[in-house]
Amino acid sequence: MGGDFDLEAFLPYRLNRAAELVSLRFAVQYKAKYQITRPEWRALAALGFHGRMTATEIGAHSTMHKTKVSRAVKALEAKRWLRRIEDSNDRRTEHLELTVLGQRSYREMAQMAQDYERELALLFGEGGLNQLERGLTALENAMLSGMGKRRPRAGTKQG
Amino acid sequence: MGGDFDLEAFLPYRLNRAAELVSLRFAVQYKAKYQITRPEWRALAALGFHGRMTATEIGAHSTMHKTKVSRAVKALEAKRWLRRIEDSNDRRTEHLELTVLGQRSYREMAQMAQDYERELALLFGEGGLNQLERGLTALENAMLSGMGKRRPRAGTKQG
DNA sequence: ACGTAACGGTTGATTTTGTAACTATCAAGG
DNA sequence: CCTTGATAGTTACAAAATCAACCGTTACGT
Repeated sequence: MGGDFDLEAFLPYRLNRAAELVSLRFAVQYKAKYQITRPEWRALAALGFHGRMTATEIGAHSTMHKTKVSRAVKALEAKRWLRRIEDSNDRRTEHLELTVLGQRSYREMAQMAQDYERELALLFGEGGLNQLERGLTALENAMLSGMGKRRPRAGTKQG
Repeated sequence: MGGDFDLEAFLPYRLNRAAELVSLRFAVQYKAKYQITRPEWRALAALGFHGRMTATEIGAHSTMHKTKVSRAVKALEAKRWLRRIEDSNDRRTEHLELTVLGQRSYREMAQMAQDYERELALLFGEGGLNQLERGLTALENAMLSGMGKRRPRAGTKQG
């Protein structure tokens, strides 16, 4: 039908589908086990991996809208998984870092993530995985640097 | 910090980000021009590309939850871009097909999509694109066939 | 100092999405 | 036929996402 446009090959379509397939399976696991939402897992991961950072940084880095970050942080704080630390120079910003409890949860989930990754790796072979990763890298570089449009700054649209 | 888990390299994370980056830019275009949502575009594309199909088929094919499809179809119908056709054997199902108006819109958007694709292609070179596509193919095959868990049937979870 | 603008972050309202329950239909058995 | 179970699709309600306005603070020009 219509034209020579191939929907099945259309990149946005394929990427969305792939992202869903891959991340949904994982999300099910940690949701079941830790009762946390995706934004919470993301914030936790960012903090666990990078160490102390501000809410804005988390957002910029994990492409989350600032309100999402704000709520995720609040939830994690309620769980006593992170604490806020005031900045001595600027009283607007607050530095966030995981508590011991939070660190432990992070490690467990990181382990889960690694297991999942391994599962994926042997599921579609090193070859396919490497190709995919290189492709993603190429894409990221192109999109973030090259593209005509300015990239969103911290606290802007997410996705 | 914590363990040898590399968040930046974690596939679900990267794929989500990539999908967002790539499809958001495109979504902005058709939203601005045609006032339709992403599920609507997806349904339109599926119908335009494959011709007549049922709601369930659209969902299965484009990985959309059936309620999403239902609402998208309703919206497209309201725009007079598609019509429902009853099945003579089974009165539960309804076949959907684009009206002339819908077909025209589809063609225009398909053109837009192709332009965007070309833009992407030259942005990160044939090489990167091919790698990415091969990687995606590997992933799709692995996830859909190989995976231990039964794959979602029509009308199940989306993403 | 002072006014204006920008920033970090939070909150409430609106919109979108997913979940679950429902209607109507069909298929298979007994 | 009549029950049981599955299916296609819609709808009501709950959870989540986005949007817009806001507060307190800082930066800057004058």
